[in-house]
Amino acid sequence: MELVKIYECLCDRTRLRILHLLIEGPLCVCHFQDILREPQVKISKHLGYLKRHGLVEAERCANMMIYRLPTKRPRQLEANLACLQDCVETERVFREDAARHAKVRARFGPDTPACVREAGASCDE
Amino acid sequence: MELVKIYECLCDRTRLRILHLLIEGPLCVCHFQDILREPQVKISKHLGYLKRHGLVEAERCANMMIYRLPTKRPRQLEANLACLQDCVETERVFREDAARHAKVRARFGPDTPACVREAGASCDE
DNA sequence: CTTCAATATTCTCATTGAAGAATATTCCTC
DNA sequence: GAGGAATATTCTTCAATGAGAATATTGAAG
Repeated sequence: MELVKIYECLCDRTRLRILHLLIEGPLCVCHFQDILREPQVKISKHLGYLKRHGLVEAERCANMMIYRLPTKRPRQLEANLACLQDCVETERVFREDAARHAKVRARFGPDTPACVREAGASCDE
Repeated sequence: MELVKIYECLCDRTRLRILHLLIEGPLCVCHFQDILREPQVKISKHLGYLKRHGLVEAERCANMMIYRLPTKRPRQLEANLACLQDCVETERVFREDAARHAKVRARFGPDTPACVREAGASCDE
C-alpha cells in the first residue's frame, strides 16, 4: 500500500470522519448516516473510495452493509490511523461525531458485534 | 491548522519527499533539485504550496531561498511528521533521497547551519 | 546599470475528484 | 413475485491541482 495513496484517502473531511468512527469498530451505512448527517450518496461514495483503496472492508448482512477497517493492516496504515486518533481531538466535528457515535453504541450494547445486533434494529427508527 | 489541510499537503509524492528531507533540517532549493532530481519549477511550486499552507517557512539568503519546517508546530503537524518519518522507510524513493541527502550534508559538515555554509558553495558545482 | 545565477510566477492543458439528482441493485417480507 | 428498505452506480457539473514551457523577479558581482 503506497503512502501517497493513504494520504489521498485521508485528505477529505468526510473520509476522515468515517475512518475516525471505524477505529472504534465496524459500522453499517445507516449508522454512518445517523452520525455524520450527510446524504446517503455522499457517504456511500466515500465508503466506496476507501474500499477501492483498501482502507476499509465491507461485508453484507441482510440488506445492510457493514464496513470495518481491514483485519490485517500494513504498517503505514496502522501508523496513520494511530496518528489520526491522536489528532482528531483538536477538532470539533470529530468530537461531535464521537458523541453521536456513543449514543448509537449505547442503544446496542457496549461492543456491538455488528451484524448480529444491528440486524435486530432497522435504521430508520 | 486544519487536519484535512495537512493531509492535502501530504497527498503528493513530491511534497512528501520534500518534507521528509526537511525533517533532517533546513535546505535550499538548489539542494532539493540535486536530491529530488525534479525540474526546478516543480520543486518551487510544491514548496510554494507547502508554504502557503504553513507547513514550511522560507528565508532568503543572498539569492538562495532556505526552506525549513516551522519552528513552532501545532500538535497535529508534529504528530504527522513523526508518522511520516516512521512510514517512509517502507518505500524506496525515500531511501534513495536520504542517501543523496547524506552526500550533500557530508560536503557541508554534519549539521549545516544552512545559510552560512550554503552561501559558500554555489549550487551548480 | 548590465549580467548572471537562483528562484518564483503565469499560462495552458489534462486529470482528478467532490457533489447532487436520478436511477439501479440487492435482499427481505409477505 | 411484488413492494419496500438499504445501499450502490451513473451522469453531469464544477473546482482544484499537477505538469511543463516560457517568462519574470531578486540579489550579487563586476
